[in-house]
Amino acid sequence: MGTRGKVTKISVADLASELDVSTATVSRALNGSASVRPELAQRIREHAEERGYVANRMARALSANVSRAFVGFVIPYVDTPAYSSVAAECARLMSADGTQLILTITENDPERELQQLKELVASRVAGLVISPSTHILEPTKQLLSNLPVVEFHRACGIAAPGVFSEDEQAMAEAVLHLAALGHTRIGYLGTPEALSNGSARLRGLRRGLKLAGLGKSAIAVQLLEPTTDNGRRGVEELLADRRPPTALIVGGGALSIGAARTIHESGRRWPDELSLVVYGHPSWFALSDPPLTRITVNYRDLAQRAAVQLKNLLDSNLGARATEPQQQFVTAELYLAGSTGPPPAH
Amino acid sequence: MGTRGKVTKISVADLASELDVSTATVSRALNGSASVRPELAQRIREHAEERGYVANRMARALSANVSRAFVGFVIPYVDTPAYSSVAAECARLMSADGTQLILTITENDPERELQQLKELVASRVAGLVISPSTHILEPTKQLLSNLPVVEFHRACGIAAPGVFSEDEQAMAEAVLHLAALGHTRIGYLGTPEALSNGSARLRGLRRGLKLAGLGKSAIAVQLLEPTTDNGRRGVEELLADRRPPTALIVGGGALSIGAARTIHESGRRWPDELSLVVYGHPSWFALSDPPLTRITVNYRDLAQRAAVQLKNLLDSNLGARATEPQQQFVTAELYLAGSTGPPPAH
DNA sequence: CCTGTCGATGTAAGCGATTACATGGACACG
DNA sequence: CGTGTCCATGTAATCGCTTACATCGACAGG
Repeated sequence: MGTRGKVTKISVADLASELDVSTATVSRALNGSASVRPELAQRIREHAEERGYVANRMARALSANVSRAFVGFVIPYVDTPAYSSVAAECARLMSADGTQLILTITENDPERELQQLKELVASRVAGLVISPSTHILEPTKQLLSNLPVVEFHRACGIAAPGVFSEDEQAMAEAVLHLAALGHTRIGYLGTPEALSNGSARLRGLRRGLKLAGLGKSAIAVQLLEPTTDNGRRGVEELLADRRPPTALIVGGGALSIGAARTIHESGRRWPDELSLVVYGHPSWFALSDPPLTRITVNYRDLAQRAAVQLKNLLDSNLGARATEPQQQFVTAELYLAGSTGPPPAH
Repeated sequence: MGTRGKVTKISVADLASELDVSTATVSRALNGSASVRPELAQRIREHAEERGYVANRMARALSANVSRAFVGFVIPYVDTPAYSSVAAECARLMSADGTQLILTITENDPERELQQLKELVASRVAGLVISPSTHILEPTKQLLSNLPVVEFHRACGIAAPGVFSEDEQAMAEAVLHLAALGHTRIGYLGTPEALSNGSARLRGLRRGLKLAGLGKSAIAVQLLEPTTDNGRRGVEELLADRRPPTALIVGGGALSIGAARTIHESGRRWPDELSLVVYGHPSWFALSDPPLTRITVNYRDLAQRAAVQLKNLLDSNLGARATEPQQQFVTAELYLAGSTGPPPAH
């Protein structure tokens, strides 16, 4: 159907024979590189254009035996604001160099992660940006240590540069903020330590407690996979306590959504009956009323840093050694909005 | 730094010489295809594994001269719930076949779209899923007509299968719903006709008006690029009218966010002072209170259909001709929630 | 006029896989 | 024992491109 014709792609050899020159000359003309009589070069380029010639990247990469044709982008999810905005920014920045982004989704499954990594290596990606899944398998580590890698969002113990959000501080601040308002029983619903930067958040939490002079018993913790349903479940568990917390901190992807809706549907109003701090991308909370006090990260910044680091790494691998690879931290910030206040009087 | 060693990737030739067999035998053993003494095959595979051999996809593709190594995924944005969920689903489904997704972002710029399409062709993608940008350039059409293509979200006039959301009906329903509640002045803030399926929405709007027995003057229209800021601006324009609308329909990506926040901040409450219908992915509106009456599409379904169509297309191009390629429509549905009601009395 | 230099072009060897065809040994059958 | 069959394996061409090296003609200096 339609006008789809079987197109045999044309090659340098075709162009060469059509113009009665050698393949070398065609290649040179097309790459503008070496010495070709300008007029001939022009003619070749025009002819190529006219015949709709598109160089085969595979062949090119194969021949060059090193190329920046592709980089891999390995993340647990993409349909979550944080990851998708990072993906968008990276794709944008890399494409400026003519590098294409191969997107793979691990869903935090180490086996899939390994499988996909293998395929990326098979595709001879120039490097990759990865937000490692829960548990890194040994062969995965092996593969990673042989590639220019930029970690992001979560480290996995290989010596590689990375870009992380520094949640610890903001988390501690959140606890202090709540404590200052008078809360002494706080609930935390977050992702497991192994996931994302769950452990940084927990550290922040503990530090906040200590600084606020509260004991460990002041906090109830639920750690669950970041899904909306778990958000619901987690909040229900936390609030089902004999002496339920008067403030909640909820972090991680879709957890906040489920949590906020559940609280709302249960008829509790924030900040009067329950204080709430959420963690995540602002776009998810844009419509809540009153706006939620939240901890949030500049994901665009994060993505840009990741892309830049990868570029540096690629350059340095090619001998230029641009700037020293490093671990960078983008700070998370606590925005006070309307969802936190003093605990209910009674 | 670290233990990154310069790894010269090993090839079939290396394996072959290490094992004192020919490259052909190695290749055959690894592909499990033809006749190799089982015990030899086993030995070869083990050795390959042990040496960490990973076949070079480029070389393979070059040699086979046709491959499913890559498909392109060309969309205007990915950091928007609709597109990101479709991207996620497609990546998931294609990776089951060992096909990798090359993600490119056009930002609705025809030039960039063309550029990226060229690069995808250069990468010899097996096919692509595309949500075309505003205006399709002629060379773009050329390129597309020589590839297995599945359009999605928006058609661009090439004879290709596609998956679309059928907004017209839901849009008409929304108008009828508002009219039935007694509204006679309705505002519509949406994307330009050329964008996304903006024109289908406008058709639905007009049809709704006709069916409701309302004249064209019953509606005020603002068409803007889908950004949060434009959402704010558009609503302000619409409400600045001498006789402002009593109900708004807002559609398209980030428009709804900006619109909803602006309305809310202006102190107007829905549904009492203003009725509101939004169009878009539910996750954006999960926290609004009361929940918004909305038109929404099952994006997961959309994505799955797109992926399946592409697979069929690839199969049929290889001679199997599975099922007839076709245009599919996923219906958008109107969910009544709390943000629509009768117009204010006065 | 001879020769060295240089710039433009051609020739051919890879890159790493697949695969058509060639080869060679085992076995069976007459 | 000779020969045809078949299975396992090797040899080498091929995919499309880049690039080191060879070639060749023009031109300058002696």
